[in-house]
Amino acid sequence: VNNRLRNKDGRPRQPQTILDIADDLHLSKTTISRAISGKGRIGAETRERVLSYIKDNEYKPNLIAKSLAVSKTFNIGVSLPTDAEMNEIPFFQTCLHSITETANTRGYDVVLTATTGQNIERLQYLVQNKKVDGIIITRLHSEDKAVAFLRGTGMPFVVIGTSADTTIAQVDSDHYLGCRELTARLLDSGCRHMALMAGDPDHKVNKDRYEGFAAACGGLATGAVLWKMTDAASIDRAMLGLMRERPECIVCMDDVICGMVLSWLHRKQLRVPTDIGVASFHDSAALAAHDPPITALRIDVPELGATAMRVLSDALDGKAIQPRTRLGYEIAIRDSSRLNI
Amino acid sequence: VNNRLRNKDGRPRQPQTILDIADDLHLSKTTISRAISGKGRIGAETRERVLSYIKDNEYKPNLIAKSLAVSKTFNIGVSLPTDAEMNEIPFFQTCLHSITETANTRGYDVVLTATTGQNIERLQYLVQNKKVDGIIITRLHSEDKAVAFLRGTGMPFVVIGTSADTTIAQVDSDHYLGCRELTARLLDSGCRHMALMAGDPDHKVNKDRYEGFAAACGGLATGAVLWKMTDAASIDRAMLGLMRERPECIVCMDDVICGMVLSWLHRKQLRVPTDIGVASFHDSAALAAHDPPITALRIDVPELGATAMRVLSDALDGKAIQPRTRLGYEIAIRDSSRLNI
DNA sequence: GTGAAAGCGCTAACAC
DNA sequence: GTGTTAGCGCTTTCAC
Repeated sequence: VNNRLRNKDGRPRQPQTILDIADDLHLSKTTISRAISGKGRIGAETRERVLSYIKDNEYKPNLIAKSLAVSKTFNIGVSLPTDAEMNEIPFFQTCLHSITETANTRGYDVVLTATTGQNIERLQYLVQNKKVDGIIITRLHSEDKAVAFLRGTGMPFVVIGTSADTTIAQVDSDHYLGCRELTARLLDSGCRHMALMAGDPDHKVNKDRYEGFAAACGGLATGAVLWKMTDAASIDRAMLGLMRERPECIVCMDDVICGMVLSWLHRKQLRVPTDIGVASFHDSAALAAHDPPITALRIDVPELGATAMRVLSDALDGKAIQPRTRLGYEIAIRDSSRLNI
Repeated sequence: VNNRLRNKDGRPRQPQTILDIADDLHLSKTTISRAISGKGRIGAETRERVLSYIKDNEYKPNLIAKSLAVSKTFNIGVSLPTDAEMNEIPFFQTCLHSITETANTRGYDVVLTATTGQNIERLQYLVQNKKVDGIIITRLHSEDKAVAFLRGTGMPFVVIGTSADTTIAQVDSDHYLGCRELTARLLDSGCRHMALMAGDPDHKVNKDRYEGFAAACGGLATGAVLWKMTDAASIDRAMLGLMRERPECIVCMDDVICGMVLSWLHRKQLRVPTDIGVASFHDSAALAAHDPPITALRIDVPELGATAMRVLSDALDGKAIQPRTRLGYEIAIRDSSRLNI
């Protein structure tokens, strides 16, 4: 019985380092390291001895030391927007959770970095001071500073979003196609005058959605597109003017905008879809549970996050990766856009 | 002009380590370290020279190396629930953001750990393998495994929630008082028969809310409290039976439940507050924007997160901390509970 | 005021 | 198959 493993009061003690184990087992640090990692030549029997010792004594390796030795942090940074309205969007939260889960199964932890507007200070800190092995960006701006920065660093990163530049690893649902198809189907179903309640044009995804909408509309009067409808006040202001043009259907760019539009219509005693049709380019539980249920474009958000993480992890493993992954979408035509019922 | 700072092609190069700087400036590593940290004796002039050199050459310290040397990771782990319904609750997202911001200003980064139910595997990993300096728990169970685990480790942690055990650092809004007061005010305003749509009784916060409600009600028939109303199906099932008892007001334990209850009432063509009053023990933007606006208990969620992080940071600095911090609440009586209008 | 050297806990040549 | 040794990049005694 070795005393290294007993405290002065006789209680068993956890070995703190591989050296403790080595001493106890009369082996060298190297052998312990090999037993743990499975790399390098080591006798099967020795290996078993070490492993069972580790199990019995609940040794846990110090990851910081390992990080320093192998120049790898086993952390990936996830950049999340923090603009006020973002907290109401379940998208980022859902995305974050699936990224985290996938990261964990691949041996990484997720370090958060909030990016307000285009302020990427903390992201730079994480990268420059080597706190992470890779980055996932969850929102893309038109001229994205984070992307421009990461480019210059050599740090692997993948964006959740669509960029024309296919040298940057990206995964996204095809917003352009999805929005074009949803819009086309609304047109087909007899919706002639459509209005688009759009978000911040500086966000790439909103531009993509707009392009899809515009493509389906053909020669649409641009007046029917209202940008920057990101808060209740803007929407209240815009809706009055908009209603004078008697649109048959209002398409909202995301579920938050849609919620606010529905609330406005409700206050004005306007009924959906009897008085006006409503659809959204992004679905959430609230929209489906609404009365009437809202027609919307569905995407598999958890899959989006998981895929981004898988691509990043593959890139970190030196595997060849597909630079652009397009995920599917699903169009859910629901009562809110059935004008003739 | 020293060649250490030029690549073969003559481009300037960033010094990678303090040794690079030391060599260039003909000083020792120690001196560079002291100039950066400000600790230890060092000449003011030398200090300036090093600092301006660092600025000019954009040297960034390797934090992993520092971590190993000082046995501090500058990371704090935040445990977030991942149960399906949680993604719809902005609470955790808002909380997380304010924790992250505060952490960053104090020199820490946030490492995420998802906790599904009471599965704390990854949390244990973070703690045992020394990837974090402290932990914040954002939800408390009645018999919380995370708390039980952390206790035994000596790792500093603070919970967002209320525990009777004041040896654990905790910050929370006073749910008991808030819910009692809101309930009392509803009773005062003439609401006689009340029903409580409650969440998972295993979550400490729900128990606290229940206690407050019950205290205000005095000898309330327990039949009017419906637990585990966490999904639309349960609510649909429960509401039919509940309505037969003709409650005058339905109090919901959180905004997700409230949303589902409102949706049910709407589908059944029941009007709020004409046919029935509604109130919620937790406020969110959606509830205030609802038509009619929903009476609710408001708490300052960002402040909650920020406080938790501040307490943890103080504890890590060895400062004496207040074991229990109670944040205020605000009662917003809105139209949804004005029965006589 | 400055520097040499040991050490944080691990990995990875390289020797035996 | 196992051990020796030299790092990873920083901090921190302890001399000078």
